[in-house]
Amino acid sequence: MKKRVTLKELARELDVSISTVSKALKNSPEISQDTIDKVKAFAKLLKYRPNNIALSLKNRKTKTIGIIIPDIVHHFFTKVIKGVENYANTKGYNVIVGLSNESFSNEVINMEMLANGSIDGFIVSMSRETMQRQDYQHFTETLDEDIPLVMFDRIVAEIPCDKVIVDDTKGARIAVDTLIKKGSKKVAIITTKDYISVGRLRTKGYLEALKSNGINPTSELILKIDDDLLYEEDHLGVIEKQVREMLLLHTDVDGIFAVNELYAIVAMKVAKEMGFVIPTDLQVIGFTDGMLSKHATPALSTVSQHGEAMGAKAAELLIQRINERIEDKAKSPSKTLVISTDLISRGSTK
Amino acid sequence: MKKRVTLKELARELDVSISTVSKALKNSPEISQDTIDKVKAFAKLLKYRPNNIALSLKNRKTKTIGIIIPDIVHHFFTKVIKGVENYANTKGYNVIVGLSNESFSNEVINMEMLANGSIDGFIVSMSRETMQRQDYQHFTETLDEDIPLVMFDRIVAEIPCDKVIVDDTKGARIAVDTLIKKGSKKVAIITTKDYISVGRLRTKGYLEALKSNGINPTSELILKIDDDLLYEEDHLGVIEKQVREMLLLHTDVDGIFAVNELYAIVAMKVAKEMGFVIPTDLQVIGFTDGMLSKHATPALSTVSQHGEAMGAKAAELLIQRINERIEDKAKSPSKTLVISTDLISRGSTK
DNA sequence: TGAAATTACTACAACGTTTTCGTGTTGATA
DNA sequence: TATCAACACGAAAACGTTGTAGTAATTTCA
Repeated sequence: MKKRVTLKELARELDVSISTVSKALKNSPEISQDTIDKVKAFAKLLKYRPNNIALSLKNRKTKTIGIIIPDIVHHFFTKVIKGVENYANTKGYNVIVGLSNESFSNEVINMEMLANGSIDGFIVSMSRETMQRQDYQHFTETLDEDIPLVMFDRIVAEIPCDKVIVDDTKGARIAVDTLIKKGSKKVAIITTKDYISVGRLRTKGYLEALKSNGINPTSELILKIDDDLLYEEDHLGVIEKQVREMLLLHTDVDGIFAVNELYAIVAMKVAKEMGFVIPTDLQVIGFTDGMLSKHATPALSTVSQHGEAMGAKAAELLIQRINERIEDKAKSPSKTLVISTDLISRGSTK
Repeated sequence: MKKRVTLKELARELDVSISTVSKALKNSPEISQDTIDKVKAFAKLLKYRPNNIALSLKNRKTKTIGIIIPDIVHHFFTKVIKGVENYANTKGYNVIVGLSNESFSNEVINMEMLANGSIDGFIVSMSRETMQRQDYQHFTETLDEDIPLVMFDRIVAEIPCDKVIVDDTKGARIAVDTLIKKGSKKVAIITTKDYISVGRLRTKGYLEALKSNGINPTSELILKIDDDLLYEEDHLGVIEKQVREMLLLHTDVDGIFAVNELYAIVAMKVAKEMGFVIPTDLQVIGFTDGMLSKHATPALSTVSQHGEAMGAKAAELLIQRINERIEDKAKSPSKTLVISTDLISRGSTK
């Protein structure tokens, strides 16, 4: 119905040139106060608002950043998005979200769609499939095209870009150490296959904690769940079964550390069904502080990743890079920011 | 480092005009096969990819849609986003997410930021504050500017736009009816204040179900929680307290219907602490099928809203409108799509 | 009083595309 | 041998801005 009003129309109606209108709206000293007032009044009347796309084209920057994540139905990632959004907004940036659904090709397609000038930079957490394939061409290409990129959580060392992570190893170590300090003698871990970097690192932390407490790890207590199953409805049972078998075999397990909240919740559920009393017989600590942890019975002690802080930091780093690029400054070397974790003690530990 | 390669550069290097390059890449019959091949080969070599922003400016459409929601750390909304994203992607659209954080001004600012040509249309679920104020100017302005708008879940009748909702009343009615059919004699409801449309409608369904079963409603069994508290950590206790008081006063309550999953979880928790056995003594049904419901003990029976389907439908409607506008067709009257709910029976009901 | 400086504008190019409308070569036709 | 298509390409405008480089008209100053 109504067409957007442009500078051209304002100019025509006011009988001045387009440049004059543009400058008047920007309070240019080249323009008389009289004209400025007139133009502004008229612009307001017609509800003029500059076309963002034209500006983007002119300035060669879009003031939007793209965030690519494996899954949005996931408390941690949504916290990160929230952090990104909030920080980005304060800097006048918009956020465009791409979902890879844990698929390599989706990730690539999504990034390609956005790398065509739609965004000024990327914030990415890799899909599971990308980690398995170890094919990072789309990232290096992005970097080659001089599009700033910040990776978070699921990162890989060989890509020379800024990164934001939590100290997974340390977080896990503290969690397991706490378990032991609180009396657990035999601590099991429920983790992912090793190609998931965070799973691997958290397992490392588990092993370190055992070692420093003079305990020898037992492979039977290290459950590596195939992460393909995570959050897939039908396969929850598979996890349950594995946990049950472990608990049946080792009835004296009195501590479980799980590398994410779902595993922890499932473990608690199975244990309770088997007659374990939590935290008396068995203490449990998870990773990621989500809704599930908070509302489980008993409430789950977890290692909090501070997703929102991670998002905000990632956005901050990215926007710094973007400005750096615009000002054509010498590039500073890439940073890796480590967000410290917190152990939140709740009912599942003594 | 590397600058994006443009048509102009290809043209210069190949010693032909920009037009020729453009046409060649589009297989225009005006261009000889020879030239087409040459241009394409060279374009591929230099990794030419058209600048989206320039295209947007030219075509006056951005192929991106904006979704404005009150909160992203919320299972339902994240499901909706997922639905929107997936559908939009199949149509070549990108999705830009704006968070209002339940605040009116954030909602307005976000929409204004995007209405400057950045997006082709909006998908919106109102913030709580907007519902309280009943100030819908930003929506009508958007519509006036001929920017398509689709509202979902938290809608308001007086805005003439497409809408996607679930039949809250019916969903609630069926839930409560089920409770009664399964033996509950005295059913309470935990709901929100009335300005939240969905809360009001679900309460209505509750009342209808009671009536059709010949039960007179008791105001003491209708707990209207101030929705400001929802998902605010510190205030969970307040909800608990209210539920506890009600259960103390009416020890013969044997059914609870909650208008969201959090209320339901909290109610279950309190009831269990007070010695109720679920579902034997007390059956519980929630609304919204999220993680919490699935992993509660016992698993919570809920009314599923099919968020992903809602999102997909909203996107479909929106894209239809966008195309309608482009083709300058006569506008069809605005539709309201009702997605039917499903009652998912789990452990919290008999 | 004439040159220089100031004022208040306007024209134009540019950002990267697409598309319409030329236009200069061919080769075929009358 | 004119005439006319057909062919293969180029020039230019347009999308909505901004910023640089003019340019008239007026004012200032020596």
